[in-house]
Amino acid sequence: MTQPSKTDRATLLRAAMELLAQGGLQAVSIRSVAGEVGLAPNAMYHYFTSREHLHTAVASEVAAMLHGALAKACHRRGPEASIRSLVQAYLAFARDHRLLYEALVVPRPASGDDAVAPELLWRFVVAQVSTVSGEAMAHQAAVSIWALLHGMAALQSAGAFNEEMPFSSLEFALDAWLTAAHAAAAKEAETRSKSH
Amino acid sequence: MTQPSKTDRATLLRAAMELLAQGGLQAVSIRSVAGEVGLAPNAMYHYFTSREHLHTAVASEVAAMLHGALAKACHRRGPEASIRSLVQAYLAFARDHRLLYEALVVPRPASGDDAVAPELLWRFVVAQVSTVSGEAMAHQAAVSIWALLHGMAALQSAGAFNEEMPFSSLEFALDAWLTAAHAAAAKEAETRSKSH
DNA sequence: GTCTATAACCCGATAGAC
DNA sequence: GTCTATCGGGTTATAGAC
Repeated sequence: MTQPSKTDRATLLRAAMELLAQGGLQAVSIRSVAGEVGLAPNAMYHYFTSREHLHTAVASEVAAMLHGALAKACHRRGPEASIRSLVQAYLAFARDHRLLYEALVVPRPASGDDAVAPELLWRFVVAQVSTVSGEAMAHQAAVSIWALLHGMAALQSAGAFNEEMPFSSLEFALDAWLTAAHAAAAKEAETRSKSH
Repeated sequence: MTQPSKTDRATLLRAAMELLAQGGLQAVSIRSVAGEVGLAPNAMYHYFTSREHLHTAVASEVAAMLHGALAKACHRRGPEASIRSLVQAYLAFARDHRLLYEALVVPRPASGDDAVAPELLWRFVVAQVSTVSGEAMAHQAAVSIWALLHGMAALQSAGAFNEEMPFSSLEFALDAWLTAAHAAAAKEAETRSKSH
């Protein structure tokens, strides 16, 4: 004899994403999401056990969005072109969806289904990086470029760049990274050929 | 016939820093700071015009602290040793004063006296970087290493590093940066010698 | 410059009825 | 699964007395 469902998790998540895009994670509250779909606040607890779980769920959504954007940017491109395109796509995402991006990078312990999207995103980045750096240093190189991108995104968001600065600084950093990645790949190839 | 001052701006700022260290920027409210020194909440408005100004003031304090830590790390060291030491000091500060560091990097428009400490900090970094990279690319190189450090600090704070990862990834990135910085300095020296 | 008091909001979470 | 009602907490900011 339960009442019919007025809504579902996907609908609530969509409403939460809308609020996130407009007002940041702070605007994503139990009450605001419920209000958005005309649901009583406490009925939210049927779909999310707490506000924190709600935030983790939206962050997972953002990870999937970013993953899609990066995958599209790398589609049918060679190793180095993929990296250059991925970098542009990453920073474009952080710029065009600033509040979504910030929600993604807030440290938050995830678990269950909400942990898979970030994990898939990370694996994708490592896979792309490894095509340039080789397998041996892929993890280090991926952490390195991820840190660089995150830092650049933060500076970009803080308005540290004027019209021309983003390109020249980013180029400096990216060239440095690519040089190191190529060197790692060359060293790995050399090591392998010796052992044969 | 005004009442005697129970407190002053410096005392309130110290109390605010204490609250920040314990509970993050979220814990630094008009009420909490006032309560800490036994002041009525609305008397706070005599020293800070709003909560946002209060936050900007504490962020400025943190910038001065970080500046001090970096300056100490670079003291009496050669160019490259200074950079290596600065990197370690930056990440140590972010790790050991996580909540203070987070308050520093939250994007926030500063103005007046509260803008000078961050500005001095930035100039110090650029000056240190320029001893390795030369003047011509100092800005690009400084933005680049700052982004890297900020990103690494975020990853460190998110617990992305296990026992050995921070060092190997950081070394990869730092070596890449140093190589590029040295190359920039060499190119600049070459250009200068040709013009003479 | 400080006080008390208060207006006018926000929030998470729970109890119990239907 | 949804509702109303409520508990208990937070916040910024203002008004007006002393």
